Amino acid sequence: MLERERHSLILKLVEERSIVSVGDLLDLLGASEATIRRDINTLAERGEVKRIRGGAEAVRPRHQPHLVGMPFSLSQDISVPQKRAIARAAAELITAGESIIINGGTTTFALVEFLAEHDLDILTNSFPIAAKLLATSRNRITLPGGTIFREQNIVLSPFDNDTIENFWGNKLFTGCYGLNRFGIMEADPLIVQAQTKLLKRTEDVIVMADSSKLRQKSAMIVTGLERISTIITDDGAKPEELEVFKAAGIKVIVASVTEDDELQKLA
Amino acid sequence: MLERERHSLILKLVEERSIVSVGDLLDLLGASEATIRRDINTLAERGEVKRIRGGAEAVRPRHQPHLVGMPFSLSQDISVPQKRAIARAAAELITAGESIIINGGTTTFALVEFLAEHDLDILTNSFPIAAKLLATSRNRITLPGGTIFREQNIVLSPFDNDTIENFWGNKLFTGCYGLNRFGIMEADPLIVQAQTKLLKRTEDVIVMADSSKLRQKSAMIVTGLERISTIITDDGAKPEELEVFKAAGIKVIVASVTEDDELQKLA
DNA sequence: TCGCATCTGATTGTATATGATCGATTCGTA
DNA sequence: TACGAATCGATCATATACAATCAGATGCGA
Repeated sequence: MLERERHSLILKLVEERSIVSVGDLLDLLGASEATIRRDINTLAERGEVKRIRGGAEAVRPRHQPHLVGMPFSLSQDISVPQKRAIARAAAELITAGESIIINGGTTTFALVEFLAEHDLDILTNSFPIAAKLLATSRNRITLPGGTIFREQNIVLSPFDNDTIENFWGNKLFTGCYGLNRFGIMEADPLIVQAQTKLLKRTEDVIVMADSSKLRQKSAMIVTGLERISTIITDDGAKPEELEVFKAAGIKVIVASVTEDDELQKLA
Repeated sequence: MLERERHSLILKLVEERSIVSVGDLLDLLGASEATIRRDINTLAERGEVKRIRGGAEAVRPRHQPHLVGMPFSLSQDISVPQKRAIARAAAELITAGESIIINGGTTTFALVEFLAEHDLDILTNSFPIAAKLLATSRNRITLPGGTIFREQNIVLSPFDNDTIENFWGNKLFTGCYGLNRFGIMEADPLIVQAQTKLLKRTEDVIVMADSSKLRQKSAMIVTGLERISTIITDDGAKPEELEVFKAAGIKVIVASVTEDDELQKLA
C-alpha cells in the first residue's frame, strides 16, 4: 500500500470514527507500527488530524461517535479479496431467470461482476450497482424511486407508496455493518431505513459479511437472526464465531479467498 | 503495446481507483518500470494525473465515487451545437433553490452541463442525466421508481403508485420527437408514457426543440399546445414556423448558436 | 532498404521509506 | 508513590522508489 493510500485511509477513518487507535490501523493498513506512527505524525504536522496517545483524533470531534457507517468511497478499498470471494459464492446461489434484490454496499457491489452472464430481474437501491449492471450485463434492472443520497450512494424515498411495493424478489442480498447473535447491525439510520424496506420484499435473506463484520458492533439492529436464511463469510472467520448462526438454523457458507481474488486488486 | 494505449489505460485505472502504484501497472501493462515511470511523468506534466511516490493519483478528489460509463450513443451527436445553445437558454430560466423536472432525452441531457453550479431539487427519469448530475454537480437528485429501459435510457414504472406522486416541480424541461400545431409528438409509446407521468407533476412546461423538430411529425400526441408555456428552439427555425406557437400564447425563445457551441462537438 | 529519431528496458548510484530494536516516557493501577 | 504495561521517539539496517544514463529495439520517412 502506498503512503498516500494509507494517509487518505487514515483520514477517512478518523473522520468517521473521530478516533482511531494505532492498533486498529495496524490491522487495517497492514503496515508496521513505526510506519503508522510516522503517518499519523505527518498528518498531525499538516493539521489534518490531532495526535493523541495511542492513535489519532479528528480535528473536529464528532458528537456521535460510531453512529455512522463508512461512506461508500472509503470502504470500497477494504477487504477487497474477501469481498470478491464472498461475491463469487453468492452468485452461485442464483439461478437463471430469478428475480433478486441487491441492497447497496461495497460487498454487494462486488457481486455485480459475477452477474454479467445472467438473465435476471434485479431490484437494487444502489445507484453504482445499477450503473455497473447497466453497462456490463443484460439483466433487467429496477430502481426504487427516491432521492439519491450521495454519501451512501443509495436511492431512498421518504414516502411509503413506493414503486418497490410491486416487486417481489426470490432472494435479497445484503451486506451489513456488523453481524452477530443479535442479527444484522447497521450504523447509519439511512441504511437501516433502506434495508428495512427491502426486507419486506423477499423471504430469503442472504447476508454477505466478511469475517471482520463478525466482530463489529453498532447501536442499531436491522433484523434478528430469525429473518436470515444464509450467511456468506470468508475463511478468516473462526469456527466458534459461526456456531451461533448455525444454532439458529442459518446456512453458513465460508468462501475461500483464491489467488485470483488477491490479484483482483490490480485488475 | 503502444504508448498511447498505455497512457489511456493508466488514465482509466487512475480514474477507476483514484490511486495506482507502479507495481500494479507493471503487472497490468507488461512494460518495464522505467517506461511506466516515464508514462506517469508525462501524464503528470500534462496535468492528467498527479504524481505521487510509488504511483499516480487522480486529479479529481477521491470523494466522488466513479460511475461506470453509460451507453447513450443513439442520437447523441445529432445537432449538438443547436442542442447546446438551447440548453444554455433553458438553464437561464432556472433560479436557485428551485425544484425542476427533467425528462430524458439527448436535448435535455445537454442541459446538465449548465446545472453544475446550481442548487436545485431535480427529478429526472433519465438514468444518464442522473449519473452525470451526480458526478458533476451538488444538486439533490430524485429518481422515479421503475425498470430501466435500456434503449430509451429512462426509468419507468408500469404501476401507478409512483414515488414521483410526491414530487412537485416548478418547471418541466422536456425534449420531443416533433413539435407542431397539434402539440408535442413522440414516436415511442414508452416515452409517451414517461412524459405523461411527468406532465402531471408540474404546471410550467418548457419544450426544448431544435428547429428540425418543427418539421417532424409522428402518430402520437403527448399533449396539446395549451399545456406548453415556453418553447426554446434555435435560430434555424423560420419565423413563420413559430407563429402558430406565439398565437397560442406560448413564449418562444430562439437561442443563437455560438462559436463555443460549435467547438463543443470536438471536445 | 537504409538511416535517423524515438522509444524501451536494463543498470547504476542516490534518495527515501520501512520495519525492527531499544531505551525513555507516560499511563493506569494498586 | 511505586510498579508494570503500553506507547513513544530515535536509531539503524534493509527495502523500495527514484532519476540519469546508455545500449538495443522499434517505428518512420526518404
